[in-house]
Amino acid sequence: MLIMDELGETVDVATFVDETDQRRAKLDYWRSRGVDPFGSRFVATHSSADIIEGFRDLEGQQVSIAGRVMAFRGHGKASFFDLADLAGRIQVYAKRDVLGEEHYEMLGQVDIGDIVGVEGEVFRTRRGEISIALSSFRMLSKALRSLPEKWHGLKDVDIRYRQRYVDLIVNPEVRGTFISRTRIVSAIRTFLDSRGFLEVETPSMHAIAGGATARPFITHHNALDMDLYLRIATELHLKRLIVGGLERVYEIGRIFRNEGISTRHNPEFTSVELYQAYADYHDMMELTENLVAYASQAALGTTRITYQGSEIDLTPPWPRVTMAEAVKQRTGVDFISISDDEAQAACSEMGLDMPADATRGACLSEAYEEKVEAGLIQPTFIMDYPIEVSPLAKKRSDNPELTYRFEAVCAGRELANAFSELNDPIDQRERFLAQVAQRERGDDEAHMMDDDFITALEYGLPPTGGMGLGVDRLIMLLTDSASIRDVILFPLMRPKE
RNA sequence: GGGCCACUAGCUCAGUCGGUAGAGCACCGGACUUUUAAUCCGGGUGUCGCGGGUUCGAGUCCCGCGUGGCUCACCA
Repeated sequence: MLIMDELGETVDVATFVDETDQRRAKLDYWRSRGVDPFGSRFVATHSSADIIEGFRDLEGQQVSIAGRVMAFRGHGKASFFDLADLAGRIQVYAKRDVLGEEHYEMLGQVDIGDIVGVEGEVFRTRRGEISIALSSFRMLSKALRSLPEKWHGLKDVDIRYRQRYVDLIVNPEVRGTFISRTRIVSAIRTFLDSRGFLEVETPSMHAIAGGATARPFITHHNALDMDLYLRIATELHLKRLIVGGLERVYEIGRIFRNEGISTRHNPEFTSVELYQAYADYHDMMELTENLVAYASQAALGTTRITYQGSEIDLTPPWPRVTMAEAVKQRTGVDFISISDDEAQAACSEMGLDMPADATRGACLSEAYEEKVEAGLIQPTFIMDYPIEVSPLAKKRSDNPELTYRFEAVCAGRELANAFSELNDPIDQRERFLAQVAQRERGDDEAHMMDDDFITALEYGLPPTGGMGLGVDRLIMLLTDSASIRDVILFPLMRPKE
């Protein structure tokens, strides 16, 4: 192909060996024909799916549609190309007789990856494919880089995560996952809104990082000359709002934890936390199983799913079992009825090293996490967590070593964590003090003292049920994604170079 | 942070025992008016992740580094 360069010299595009240079040279081709290769507004009358689904009514009608050219099949005086838009793909058929010599030649200069707007008549080809018989087209944006291969797509996970835009162009299942993500988050909102919850926003920058056991990110505010923590949970602010009388609140928010990265951990992730005044953890179980089932129905149309080869039935109600029972069933050890020393011995027999001062509650929790959790494939509520690992949950009235706390477990992992909230400010202060003592012993993930939160409790927190759920992990479950990075559009990556 | 693995053309991948860098798609040129992974003919476009070393000679062997994946530890 011959083009004119900036100096008015005629240059053969073929002299540019690099494809990006060839495509850059084509900018001059389009400009020389009075076409802006980075065009402007285009009004589409239909999407690809509109045309395919509405073919019966649209056959023979004129339509216009915009999208990215994903394949081009030239046949001399006629050619076919595939146009992709958000809804899918549609084939376009072009004939030189119809377009005219000049425009047909220009069409031949369209590359795979270019964004064009087309106008034409809906018809079905001899082979049965619903197509558009092109009457005119406009270059809307010239692609200077070539797309990954049409058949194998983009596989290199490094590029897929760093250049998600390319991943989204060429891997339709990736688009599907993120569309599901949006539907799931939207379903969570609809479900909670319909139950009278108010969606609220609380600060992401905290003077005290509380509400969870985790190492926070630290940042600095210049004008106030103070360090701040990025939040590790939304819990303590949301409970302040229950004190304030909002009664039912939730927040879908970004959480930041300065910890390891893995297939299940991204430094920033999304949680939904909700609090319901006058409710308890039994209400939270009912709410959790129905919320998850609702989200599954919204995204997949079913509550029976497959996750990484396992058939999982999310249909409520889910089994409820206490942690002590679950551990006893699996290991034969009844941690409730033995001494701290016996519990440590039992752990060490299971191959778990516990510190010499470990209580039976701490041992129970460890035995559960190491020996039981990974084996729980079907959704299950594990109830009554030991008080040592539950500094914000209300004590059981019949056993002060346990709390009204549960975790929902599915596919061997925690999906949600909930409790009857501790609303006794005196007890809460003692629990914080115990955490602060742990902190001073070097546990930098132990909770910090939050005096204002205690003050809030002193004004009176109604009996409240609260629940937190890892939104990314729910999405992983519902989209059958093995890695959290597959459900986060732009997962954290170390900068290249 | 530890262990294992990967990195070759824009993309997907070959590359034997250490001996001139390969294919398909994409791209360029040509043929082709209902194809659809279109087909046919011609063209290989490269800092073999980076830096050292061994060797007459390194994509290949050795050392270091980088990025990523999986996994263990920590966690949600």
